[in-house]
Amino acid sequence: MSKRIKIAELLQSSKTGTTVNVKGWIRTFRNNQFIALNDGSTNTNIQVVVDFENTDPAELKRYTTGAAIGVEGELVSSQGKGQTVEIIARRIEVYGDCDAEVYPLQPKKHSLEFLREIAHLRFRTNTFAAVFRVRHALAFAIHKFFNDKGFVYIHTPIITASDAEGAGEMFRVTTLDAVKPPMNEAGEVDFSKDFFGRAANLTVSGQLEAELGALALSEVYTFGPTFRAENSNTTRHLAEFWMIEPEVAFADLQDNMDLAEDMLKYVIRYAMDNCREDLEFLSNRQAEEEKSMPQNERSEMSLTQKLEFCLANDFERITYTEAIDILRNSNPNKRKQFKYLIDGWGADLQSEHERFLVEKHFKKPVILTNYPAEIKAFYMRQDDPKEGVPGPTVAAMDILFPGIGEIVGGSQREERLDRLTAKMREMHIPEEEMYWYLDTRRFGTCPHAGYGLGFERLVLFVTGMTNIRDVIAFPRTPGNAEF
RNA sequence: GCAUCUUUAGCUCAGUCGGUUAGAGCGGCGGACUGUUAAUCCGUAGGUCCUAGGUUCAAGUCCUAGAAGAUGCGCCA
Repeated sequence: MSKRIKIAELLQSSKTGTTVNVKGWIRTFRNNQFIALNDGSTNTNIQVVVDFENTDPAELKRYTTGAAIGVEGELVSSQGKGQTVEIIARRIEVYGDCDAEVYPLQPKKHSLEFLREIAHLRFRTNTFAAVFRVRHALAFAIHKFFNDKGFVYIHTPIITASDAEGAGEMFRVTTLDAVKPPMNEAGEVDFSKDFFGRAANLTVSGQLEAELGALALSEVYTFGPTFRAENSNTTRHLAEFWMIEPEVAFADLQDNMDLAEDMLKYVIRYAMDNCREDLEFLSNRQAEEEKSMPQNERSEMSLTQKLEFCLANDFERITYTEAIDILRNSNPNKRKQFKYLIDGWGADLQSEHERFLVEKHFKKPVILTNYPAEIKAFYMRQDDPKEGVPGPTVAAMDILFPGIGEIVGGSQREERLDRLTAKMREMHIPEEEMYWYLDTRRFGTCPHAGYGLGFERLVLFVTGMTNIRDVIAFPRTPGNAEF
């Protein structure tokens, strides 16, 4: 028996006239004669031609949608249209039968909602196979990008006893009895009896630990799971998601923006170069999906055009203060079409405002910088006062993408100890618990900057999917942790 | 958490003004055909109309509550 060859490789390199061995899952069995076989290496099926006249009818009955088989036969040029080569089967072995009466996947279009309910089987569809191959390529490209630049990949802790990260509600990690936990004299749960001797949670960010690494290794990044116990019900939030957090010493806000823009363009380019077939499939899928939508809601560009456009143009970089000016003078604001009208400097931007800037005004990715200090985190570097800017700002930057909103959030960090501790006191962040973070400012502090990239949001953008639950294998959202 | 919408066969959906036995396509099953492309053609089975109440001579259809899902907003990546 010859060695198994993956279908993607076979379609690229194999010569007709040779004996080949493929293994995979049946997509359809047509005309009692033609098996469309898929092994996940590509969305293109290989056609297997069955000599039905010389095959036991009981065996033919086993060639159903979803069945796992191995095929040995000769690769020949196809007589039919629709494929250039096919395999004339000499031997077919059924590894796993698939009862067509109860198997949920049919050779037809299924809704994404239905497939989400059978997430354990949806890998077997063209759409999800393409999404997960692209997801893999993007993950690999991120490691390659940072590796090639000399960054050190840091594994920051998943479990943390720090609750000062301030990035959101946390999931508690405990081995205490949930029904009768030990209590202290004050009548509170006694976490000193817990596994870690103190209250512990799942991480909401690896940034603070990444900073510790950056102030010795110069350039580090994290890429790991992140947990937020927010009751968020949207197409772009997950309770468990993957985040990339680079942190760079001797870097300012400009360097930070340059790095983020370079990284995004690099990984999108990588996906375009390495997942051409899948992206074209997803591009067609999106176009097909939008046919049932009214004209004004359809994308102006196809998915692949959108990605090319994103690579060809610089991201628009403007300050918060400039953005407020644009929004204040915008038509929707003058005509009172915004739900929240812009009347002054200092308010946080609503998603309708971000969408206006990205999708209507600039029509490309936008980097917003120098937000009011009041609406941003304690660790962001305080800007010097500037002519024409009404209040104190920080060296923050958010990258906004069309259809996604905020994909990157970052800043230059406050490296000056006195400024940092003053801010922490102001925001009631306990200094004693953060001694290890403050030590970096006590001992050899330096300017540094970093950002967080939501990996699933990146995958959403590149695949053209619209719900974040469809770009992670087994989504965790409020009320749902199935599989 | 808030708002809006949806829930009818395994899947995708139709179901008029509240009125007889709730329909179609795909899928399944049986058969025909045998170079098909989500094959095609013929036949056939398949229903807790999301759940619980209510209005009515009569409810898939109207009302109330609940559940699940979708979308938008808030929180953010």
